[in-house]
Amino acid sequence: MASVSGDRGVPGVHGVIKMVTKEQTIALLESISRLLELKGENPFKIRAYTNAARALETFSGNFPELVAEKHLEELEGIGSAIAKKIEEFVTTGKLGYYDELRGSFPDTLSELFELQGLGAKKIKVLWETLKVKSIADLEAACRDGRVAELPGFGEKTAENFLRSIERREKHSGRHLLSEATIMMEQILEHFRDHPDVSQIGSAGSLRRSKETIGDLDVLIATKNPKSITEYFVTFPLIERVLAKGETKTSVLLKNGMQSDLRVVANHEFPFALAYFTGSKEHNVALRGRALRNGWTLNEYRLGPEPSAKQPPKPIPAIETEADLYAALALDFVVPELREATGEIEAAEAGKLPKLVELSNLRGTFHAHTSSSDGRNTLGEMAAAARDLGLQYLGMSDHSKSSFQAHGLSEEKLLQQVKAIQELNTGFNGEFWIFTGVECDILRDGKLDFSDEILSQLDFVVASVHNALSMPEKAMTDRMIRAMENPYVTMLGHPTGRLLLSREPYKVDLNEIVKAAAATKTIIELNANPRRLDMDWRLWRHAKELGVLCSINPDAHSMAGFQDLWFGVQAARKGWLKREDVVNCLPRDEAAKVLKRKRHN
DNA sequence: GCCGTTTTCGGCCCGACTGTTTTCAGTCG
Repeated sequence: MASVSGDRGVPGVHGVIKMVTKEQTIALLESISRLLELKGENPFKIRAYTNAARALETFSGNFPELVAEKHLEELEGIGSAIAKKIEEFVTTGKLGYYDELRGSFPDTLSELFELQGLGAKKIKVLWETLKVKSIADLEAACRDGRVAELPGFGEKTAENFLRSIERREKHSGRHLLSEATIMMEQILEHFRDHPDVSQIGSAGSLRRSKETIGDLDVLIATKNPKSITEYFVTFPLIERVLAKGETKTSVLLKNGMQSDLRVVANHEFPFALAYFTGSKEHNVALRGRALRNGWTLNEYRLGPEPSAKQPPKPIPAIETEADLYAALALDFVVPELREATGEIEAAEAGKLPKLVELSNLRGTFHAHTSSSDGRNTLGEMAAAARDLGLQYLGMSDHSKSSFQAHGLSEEKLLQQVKAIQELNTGFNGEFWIFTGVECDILRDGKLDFSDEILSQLDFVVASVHNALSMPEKAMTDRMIRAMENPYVTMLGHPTGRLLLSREPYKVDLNEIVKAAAATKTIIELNANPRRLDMDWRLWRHAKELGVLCSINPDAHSMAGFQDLWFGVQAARKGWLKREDVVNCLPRDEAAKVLKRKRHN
């Protein structure tokens, strides 16, 4: 980003004090870290700023309160110096230190960091010698030969810059978890039955089930690295090979994803798997624990730390990742939780949650039929849910205001209710369809159907589908007003984000979560891999306030139920247990929860 | 700039690969 004080507005202009958000503060810290890199500052100081940004990112509480009550320093990674800078930024909308740093370099220079193979040192040289201050400048300088002539650069370097520019234009660099999962399955399939593979696994953010993925990390244990590497580059979906060494190979795939293969020996596999799964911050914490025992941990081994002043503790045999955690006196931490948000402390204390699993789901809510914008009929959708082993399904077609989705009129909705009642009698108690609707929350927070209509349904998902660009306060009030309706069972996709394509609407989720707790409204975790909304980072806080989650497929076809897996993974990243998820309940108990607001 | 079961000073992960060098700097994860 070129500038931190972007379109959200900087306080002090026209006498209007606008709130500085957490996101803006994170952007500020990241921007400072870049500028310090360009200046050639102490690398640990640079890292301190990115660490502080990370600390804020993983903080799910009330940011303005945290700053106002001067509790910033309680976050690990934020000390007195950075806390003071954040306070200045939040209270005045400006940071003198940052403005001073910015003065030395043009704002557009930071876009060069987005190019692969280009870091602070080279960017600095390009700027100081060739006055390259943007990607467009760099492209020109590469094409007319000026880059190749610089000492320490050369023809190939210039060529690689051009390729990076081309790649950035074509692809955003990140990909949906669902797309990454499918591609990884094909890579693993490529190696199936390969005689030299003794262990294989995917690592990285894909293994941690992050909502978007950068690179696909593949790890293979073998006695014959050469044969594995040679075979990897024959994978048919490779566009070109980016790097090929003895233990590491990087390729660009035809769909724009990058995949990195690491080859290790069999006994190194658990260490490499843990190492390449990350997150980086989680690894740093593991290393710290190893050091305290006089050990050093890397991607190949847990060994004695050479410079340890005391003789190290004996090192137990390690054959699996679980052995490694055990050696560090930790309960096994599943990959989904390895985000350095307190999982190490919990693992040490034996307090890791028993996370919800796909097999815990007894039913599901929020599905569409061909009556609105779905592809399959009511009967087909019910059959698909039943085939997955679910015991109930909550139907919720769109309401009338969602013209674009052929929302149902009152009349059509009540017809559907009747059809469902008939189907239910035919199931003989072996399956059950709950009647419902995905009801639009209108601009003013009123609902698209009257209470008289809504009261005839088993449940109501209330969602925002239009007027997405309202100011934050208005949007927040709008959604809270909807939740105050006793017939609104759950709030659908609370931010409306479409990952990698549409920003979330501006809404104060802290207030939404508070209101959900107060009104006993369930919040949806929309399992569609483009949404995964509400975000996993907010669930721990929500659950502490007593908010229930519903993992909803938002299925628009029979295949849509498959998305539940992504929803469960997101719930697991949010530390949710079976009892936090309403659709893990048996049908009768779920039915009671659906009605609980109406009896108040 | 942060942090502390050895520390208020002195650590802070480090190995792999590329390209330009001719022993290494820069970048990445």
